[in-house]
Amino acid sequence: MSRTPRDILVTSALPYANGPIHLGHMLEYIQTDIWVRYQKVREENCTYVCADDAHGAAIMLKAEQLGLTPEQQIANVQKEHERDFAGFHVNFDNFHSTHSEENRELSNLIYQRNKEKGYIVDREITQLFDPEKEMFLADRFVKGECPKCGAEDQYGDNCEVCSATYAATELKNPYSTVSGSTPIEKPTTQLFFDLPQFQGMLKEWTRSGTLQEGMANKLSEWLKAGLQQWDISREAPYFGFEIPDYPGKYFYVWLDAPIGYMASFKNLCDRQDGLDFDHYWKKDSNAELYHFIGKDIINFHGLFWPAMLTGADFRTPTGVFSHGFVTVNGQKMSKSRGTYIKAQTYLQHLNPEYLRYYYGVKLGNRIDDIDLNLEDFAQRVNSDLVNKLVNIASRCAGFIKKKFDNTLSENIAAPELLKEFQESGDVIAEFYENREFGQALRTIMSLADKANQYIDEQKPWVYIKEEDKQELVKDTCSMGINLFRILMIYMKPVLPVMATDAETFLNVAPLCWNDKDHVLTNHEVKKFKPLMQRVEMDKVNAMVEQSKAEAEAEALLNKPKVTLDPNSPLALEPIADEISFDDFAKIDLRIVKIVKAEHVKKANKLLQLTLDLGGEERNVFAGIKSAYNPEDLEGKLTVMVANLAPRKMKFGMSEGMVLAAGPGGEDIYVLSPDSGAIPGMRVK
RNA sequence: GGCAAGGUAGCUCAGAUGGUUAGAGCACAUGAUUCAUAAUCAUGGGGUCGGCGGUUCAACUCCGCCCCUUGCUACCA
Repeated sequence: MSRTPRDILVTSALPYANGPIHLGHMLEYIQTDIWVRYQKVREENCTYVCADDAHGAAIMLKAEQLGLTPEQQIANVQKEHERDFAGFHVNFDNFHSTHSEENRELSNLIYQRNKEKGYIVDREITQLFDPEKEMFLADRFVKGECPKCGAEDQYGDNCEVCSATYAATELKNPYSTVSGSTPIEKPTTQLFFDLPQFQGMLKEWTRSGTLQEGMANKLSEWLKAGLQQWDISREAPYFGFEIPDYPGKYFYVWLDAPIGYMASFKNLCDRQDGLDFDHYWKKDSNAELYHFIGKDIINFHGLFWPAMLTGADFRTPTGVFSHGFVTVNGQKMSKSRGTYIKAQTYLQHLNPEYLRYYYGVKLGNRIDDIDLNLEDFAQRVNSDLVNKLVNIASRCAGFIKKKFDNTLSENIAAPELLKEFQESGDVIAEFYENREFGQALRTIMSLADKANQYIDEQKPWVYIKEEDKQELVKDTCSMGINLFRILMIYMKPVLPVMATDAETFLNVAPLCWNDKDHVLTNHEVKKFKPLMQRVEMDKVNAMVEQSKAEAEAEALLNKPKVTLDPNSPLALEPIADEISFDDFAKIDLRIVKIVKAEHVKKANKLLQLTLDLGGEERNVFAGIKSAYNPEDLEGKLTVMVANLAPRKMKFGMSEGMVLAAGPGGEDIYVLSPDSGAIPGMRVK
């Protein structure tokens, strides 16, 4: 059967060269790698490229913090990233960097072409500027009080407390997170990519059927709201590419990041015969181009990127596939819980193919988040891979070796079953192609169940004891091993190492998809060795513990940056253990009016207060005698804990407590609400 | 706040363009079996399909409202 293989170029999003790869990142690389390996085992002409995303203010600042040049920093990180990906058997055809000559040239080219067509405009805007550090500050590097609700320590783009969105210049009492100084507003000329000109093109492209429905929906939010011009320049100092005709200005990292896909591919083309850059990227290319991304960067890949490409006369992607985020045990990855697990930490404890299988079995083609439930992970992997799949070979191999000289029968004992295994290849292939890995793997496992059932029915362990049934046993076990072989072909995209080991056992050349239609008859196999060990929960727990320890060490390292005065209140009394909102909500704080305050006979520290809750009065003793005269308190508003259990004291019953701060003595400060509050109001 | 996605068995998830007793895997229970890395096979228990209301002969599926989780909200990448 002769057919022309498809030319496919695949990318994963570029990891940021700022920190280590963790299991959340790995979802995407494993997903992409499975798909790419599937294409390759199908004998398509598939190329997988990636790169480190090496630019941006964050990397510049990180390098500075570590006492390195940005170039050293990104070189170090790239080494780590490549090591981690290799550890998980992610098989890039090329892994490059956005800080490369190829990327500089392509970024300039795309910029120039867009500029020539009038898609680049410049405009003066006002931005916050750090006078100490002498740099413009991205929203992320400015904090202050929310202009809407007044919450402190909010980033310059939105408030995490009231979720208001605003411009960084609207923050009250802003400060630079880089130097701590107060930013000033400064006008600057910025370059913008005129995205609104692509409104029509994008509207059509996003609904052209190549995007997931969820993605198209998300993108339509922006399209409906109307596209805005996109700021693509940054002022020095910035680690990136200087814009050719605007000295001192740099391309925003998100301009050159996706171009990094092209640059990495270009870099590969320059070294590899038969790979033609233009064939893949020219305007009407019939090669396929796919980007795998996370749902957080849908706008960059679904709006800016196709528009930029179109403006520069390149082709647009055939498909952009977004996945969700990883949660661990149902919750966001957490450093303190030890579920923020670095790739490297995982690899020190567990086999990467466990995770490849588990992610695979959880992955569909939608944008849903994926939960890595560690208990389920261990059970699922053990049950499916070891107990079911490997077991088929394991239970047959012994007979073949001991009794039949490691040679498979020339007969096909169960042609119907064999046919079912072979014909299932089409539906499994379709699942893989559509990135329904979970369905593909479930289909494969149900075949594994059938293989085990078949062996059970044939009872080789019974017939091996009967002189005249020896051939039957040989046929049964040979059949079992052939069924196992087909399943391993189907598993190969997910479990490349186990597949290789299985090929060694089977004594065959590397398998590809169509080998499913052949059967090993009269064929000598090698000695069977266990192909996979069970996941041990002890190791999983050790991995979590190590992650916890790493996070604590890291937190300790970061601590000295905030040098606390040893006599400061925070140093004397560190912040207490975290509580949940529910815990907090149990405390009923109320505004009260102090209607009466008087000394208590024989009490050294106490004042007796009569508090009006707006209809109800309470008698409360407060240890504030050393700091307040009773007459000064009368008429004041303060805050009390209204649902505190009453306590019998020497001088009477205290029905709550008022709130005050300070070490004691004369330094006691009773809280008072802003004007406008009235007794009885709940404080929350 | 706005928008989006999700809330189905102990766990992880399918499914449902409205229609007989709602599915799978794992976990659990019982039985069989002992070739296999204490693996396998058979059988079974278990869900008022987030809540309330509506449309309908009929809703887990459609509509409305509400609750919860997660994400995005365009200069962090």
